[in-house]
Amino acid sequence: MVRGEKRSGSHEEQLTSKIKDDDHILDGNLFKSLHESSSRKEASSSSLRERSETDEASNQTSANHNKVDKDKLASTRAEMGEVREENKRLKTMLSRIVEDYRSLQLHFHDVLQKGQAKKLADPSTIMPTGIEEPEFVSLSLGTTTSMHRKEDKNSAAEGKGREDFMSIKEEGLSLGLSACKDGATNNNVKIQPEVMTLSPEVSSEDAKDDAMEAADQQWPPSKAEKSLRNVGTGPEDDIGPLPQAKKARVSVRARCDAPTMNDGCQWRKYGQKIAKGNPCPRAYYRCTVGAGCPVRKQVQRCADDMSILITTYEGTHNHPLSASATAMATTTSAAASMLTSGSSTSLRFPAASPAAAGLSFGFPPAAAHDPSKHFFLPNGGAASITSTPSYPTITLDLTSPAATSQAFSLGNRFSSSLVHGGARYHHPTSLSFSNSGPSALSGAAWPAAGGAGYLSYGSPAASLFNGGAALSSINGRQQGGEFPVLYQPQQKASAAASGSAPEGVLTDTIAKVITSDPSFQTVLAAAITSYVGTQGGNRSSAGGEGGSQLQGLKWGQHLGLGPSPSSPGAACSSALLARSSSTTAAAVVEQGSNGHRSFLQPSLGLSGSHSTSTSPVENREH
DNA sequence: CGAATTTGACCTGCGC
DNA sequence: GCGCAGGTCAAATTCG
Repeated sequence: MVRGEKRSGSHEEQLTSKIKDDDHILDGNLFKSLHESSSRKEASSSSLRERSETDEASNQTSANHNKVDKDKLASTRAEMGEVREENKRLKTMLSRIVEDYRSLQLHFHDVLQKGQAKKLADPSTIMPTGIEEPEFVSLSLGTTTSMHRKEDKNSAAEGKGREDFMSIKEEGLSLGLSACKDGATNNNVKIQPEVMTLSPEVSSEDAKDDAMEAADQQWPPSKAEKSLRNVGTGPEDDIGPLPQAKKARVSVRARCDAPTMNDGCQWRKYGQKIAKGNPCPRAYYRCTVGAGCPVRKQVQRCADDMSILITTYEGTHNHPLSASATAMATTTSAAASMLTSGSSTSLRFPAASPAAAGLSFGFPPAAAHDPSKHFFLPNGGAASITSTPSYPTITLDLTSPAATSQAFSLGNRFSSSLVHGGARYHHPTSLSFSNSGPSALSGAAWPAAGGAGYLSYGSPAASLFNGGAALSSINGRQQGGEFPVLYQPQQKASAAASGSAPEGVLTDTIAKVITSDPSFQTVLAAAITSYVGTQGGNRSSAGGEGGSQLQGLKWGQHLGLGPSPSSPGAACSSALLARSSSTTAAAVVEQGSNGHRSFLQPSLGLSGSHSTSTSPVENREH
């Protein structure tokens, strides 16, 4: 705990520093604006003087000169005034963010403390390996217990007063998150009823899920299931008919003309099927980076919009990942963790509202009553989390046009640009993950997870909280951002297209969304910790890392980690990034240029590929 | 020729 | 029990 507080403190310092930097940016902007205004003023004066001489030469009256001069001055002053107001507004926003952050942090600390106390008293929270990992939260996917939900329900009434909501609407940033406060940290209480929808039909199977946990960690699921089924004749029969392993899945919807998203991993296609309701075939890929890597993914074009590529990841990598691959892996893992922590819960990341292009993240209480178990906020979202009873699935919907346009409207401030619908996305200021080796990832962030077999489900948070780490330079180095034409007629073309795409183009995007905003990360950290902390207690992640809620702090510690050398661009990422609000973006940018980065081991092994199953021709990846 | 992809067959779960 | 759908396997094919 003490350690966690230290980390938290460090995190705070980082955030504060970051905010200061941001403030500097603001000041810098103001200064720049003033300077420009001043320059213009001088220029105007100079021009006036010259003109005055000419006028004198022409014997014109000085009155006219003075009038013009005054007009110029007035105009300049007005400009300065506007700049000042803008600066004031931004500062106000910053102060609000800081305030919210501190509030959340206190909240978070409280949660952590209680969670720790609970953990010490509850042996079940001890890692299966028998080793307590107070610093790590086990973000096991697809694992929840009925007890969790029961308590969730019981605590429904209490939940209302526990919401932490951070929103910055004025500038388009809306970071809303309903986080559990007291009970949240309780190992048995993870979800606030009004915050997340509980799935009745699934709750009865929670116990089974726990039993299936081991199987869930194994791939392929079918084999695990087989194994379990075979064991069914033994004493384990008490568990009863085991339901289909509810392996968490992370589905990413994004407009991507490339056959598949390049997520930095190597994939081998092992099958293709025509799924019902979608003329586009669904391709099945298996990660080939590591021998026996259980991670698989499904790629399919959206039936409604062929430009939308739906990539579903499942499983955990059992090997180190490249930075670009880690970006996706951690991000999706985080999302998956959030989802699975609530099992059948459906979450919705409200998209930026028309007025606010910021990234919203909230769990509306009202949604809890939605039988569909889907949260659909008025604003509609770019990132949403949905799930099905059989497969908890989190869907990161990056296709929202509004989100994109809005994001960029705000992103203008940072010179963001996007050729929507085109073959190329260019974002000079977008942030991306650097290509630094995976070693760095496992190193600092996950010392215990290093090497193969690192914690799989713990890292999700990593991606969330090491924001800076995931951020890379904003100096327009991302020449990438190219999205090859959809549906390559030839395999070669497809491969070529894939190859042309910069690494982590889209994958980075997703990660950025979550990682770009410290506040957002903080909120997520609290939420995830609250939701999953307990689950992780008695679950052994694939990597054997376990966790405690303290991990949240650890993750949070990575929030403002710096920048990175840049990495190939992220096309879709830009939109996401932009959504995080201009102010935040500024901070991020600042960080990116000065900070340092550190990656955390990915939890849910996700990665991408180049080829797509939707295309008649499958291309080989890498 | 080795590696990756394609594709039909097969397996399994689920609903009726 | 049957049919459907999702998912996987593996022989055949293709590509570099």
